[in-house]
Amino acid sequence: GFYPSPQHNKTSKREYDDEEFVYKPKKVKTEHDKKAKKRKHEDKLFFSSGNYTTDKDINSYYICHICPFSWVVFLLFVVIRWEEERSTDGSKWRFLEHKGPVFAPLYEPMPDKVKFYYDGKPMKLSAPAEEVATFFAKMLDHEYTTKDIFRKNFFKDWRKEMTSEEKTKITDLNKCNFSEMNEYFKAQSEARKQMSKEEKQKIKEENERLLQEYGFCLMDNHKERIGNFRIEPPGLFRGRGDHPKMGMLKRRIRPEDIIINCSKDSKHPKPPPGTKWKEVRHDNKVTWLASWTENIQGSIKYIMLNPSSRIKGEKDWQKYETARRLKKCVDRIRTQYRDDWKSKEMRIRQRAVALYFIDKLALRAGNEKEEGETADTVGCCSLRVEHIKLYPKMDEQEYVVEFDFLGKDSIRYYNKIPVEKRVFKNLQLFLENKQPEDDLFDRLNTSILNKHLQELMDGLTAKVFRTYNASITLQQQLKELACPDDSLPAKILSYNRANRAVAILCNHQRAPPKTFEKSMQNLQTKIDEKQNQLSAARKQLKAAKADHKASHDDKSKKAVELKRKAIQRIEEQLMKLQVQATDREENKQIALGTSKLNYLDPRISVAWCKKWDVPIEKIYNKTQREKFAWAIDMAEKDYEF
DNA sequence: CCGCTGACTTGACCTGATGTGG
DNA sequence: CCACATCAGGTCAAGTCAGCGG
Repeated sequence: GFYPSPQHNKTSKREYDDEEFVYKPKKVKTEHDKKAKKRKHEDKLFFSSGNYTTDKDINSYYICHICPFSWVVFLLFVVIRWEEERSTDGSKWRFLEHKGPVFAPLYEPMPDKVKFYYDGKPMKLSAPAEEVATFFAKMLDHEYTTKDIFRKNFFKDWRKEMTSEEKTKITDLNKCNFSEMNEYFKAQSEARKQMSKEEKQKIKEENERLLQEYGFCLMDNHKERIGNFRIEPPGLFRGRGDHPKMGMLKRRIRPEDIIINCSKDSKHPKPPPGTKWKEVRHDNKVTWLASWTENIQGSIKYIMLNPSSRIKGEKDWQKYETARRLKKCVDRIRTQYRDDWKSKEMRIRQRAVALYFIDKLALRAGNEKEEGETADTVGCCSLRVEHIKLYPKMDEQEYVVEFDFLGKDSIRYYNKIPVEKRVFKNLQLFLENKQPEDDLFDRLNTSILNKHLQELMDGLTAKVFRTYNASITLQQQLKELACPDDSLPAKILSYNRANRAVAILCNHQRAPPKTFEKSMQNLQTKIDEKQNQLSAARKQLKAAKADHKASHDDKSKKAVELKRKAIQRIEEQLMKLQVQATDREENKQIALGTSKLNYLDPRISVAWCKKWDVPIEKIYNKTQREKFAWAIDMAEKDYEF
């Protein structure tokens, strides 16, 4: 039959390899690579030699403009040499100097009057046990602490911190009473809010000092902002969704856990007195400044630069260039995967249908995950039979597929879409003889898919489709929604709507704000008031007109004009409110931030602002403008993604 | 291949700061 | 000026993807 039984998997996979080899001779690939490399290189030059500036860059920017010719030549020379170096050996920087991370504040024991009770009796805990207890006490109001797994994991890890006496005594979490501790912390945070202006100012200044000292590094002659210079404090692990490790103790990170990365010829960061770094290395093939291994999943955490930094900006820019290259060949790729739906090989059909979903629905790739280590979530390649339902007919539509699964961060993806008949028939085939918990695409994984994509276009991976489809959707929507005569608020509403279309495509959700209903009501009240105001003003105008008709004097004429203006103003205010209400209502469960920050080519937005005369501040706040400085500098009003 | 690890991007949520209207 | 709502920024979990060694 067409569908090979599982034991044939191996043979089939080997066939796949042989065939790929024939399909894509090495020689062709090298040619292709060379061209791509050249293009990449040219683009990079444009990026670096363009008016790309940040605050730190401002000197060279100005000098460049005062004496354009010599500086352009000089900078080009430096840039070319450096680009040459970077493109050949993959190094990310030449010089890197920083002060190392800031550690979490040490534990301050509870005041004696704040008691912990076990089985109704007060009990003084040893410092280590008490510290862990406070982590739990702080979360008492959170739903987490009612969950069985959370409590079980917490208790297990807590016991590890106890003295043997405590261990024998404390055997049941249900008999533990943390409420005094909890109240103490609440009072503390209340007190913090009640602090005087001066005290608050003092804290602010101290934070600023810390930022100035540790928040920046020197990378290749630029002072760059560090993204996260503070080490994560100890606490209880909060996974998302049904995480099997929720409640486990995230241990305190010490200097001995930290690997420092900086250049050899830099002033190395000093560990706190009496401590040592785990290691100091000089690896310029990576961008991080410090790293440590986290104890819950055993994964590595990093200290890296802020999005406004050259190294992040360049990477971001590169990402959008890859997506633009996809734009040029997406038709070809679509034709091919549609063709592949008819393939006589199962693995190719599965690959083609999966790619169709990724393209059409902007699904994530879906790597396999270790079972029991994380929440059970899926992406495209890891979809299981239980996640889709097929309806040959639904309402008016034919061949409807219903998706219902938990994606990244355990956010539910629910969608019903009509698909082409061929896709539908293929899906029926993939489902044959399978159990609900079996993989839908049993002959496919992200590695196979990405290898295939790599052959279709240099640098193409599954996530590029998300970037491409997000950006192209924004561009199209902006074109459709734009109306030159619109007022500024209306233009911004159009922009937000375009942004929203993307957020919906990418399934970027948020919990509706807690005060949503109320704030909506407030807004409605305001609108009603404005409307009353408006009708009152209209009546007044009518009266003024009548007055003018009767007297025909200058004074009454002026009064009419005044009333007209008043109405106009009120109308504007009303419109603004209505726009605001629409925007907010439509935005109830949708988060715009993620797509704005990660998926939309900022040059589209910048160009749109220039074209319609919208101040960039209306679209991007300060942080965002810093992150997208390169795009703000680069894009003109006719920019096409 | 194949699983594992490292590096880096993407993501929702939380909190303190700030703006706004009464 | 205060109460409240909103927002920016920070936090850190959870993805993607490449490369490596067996």
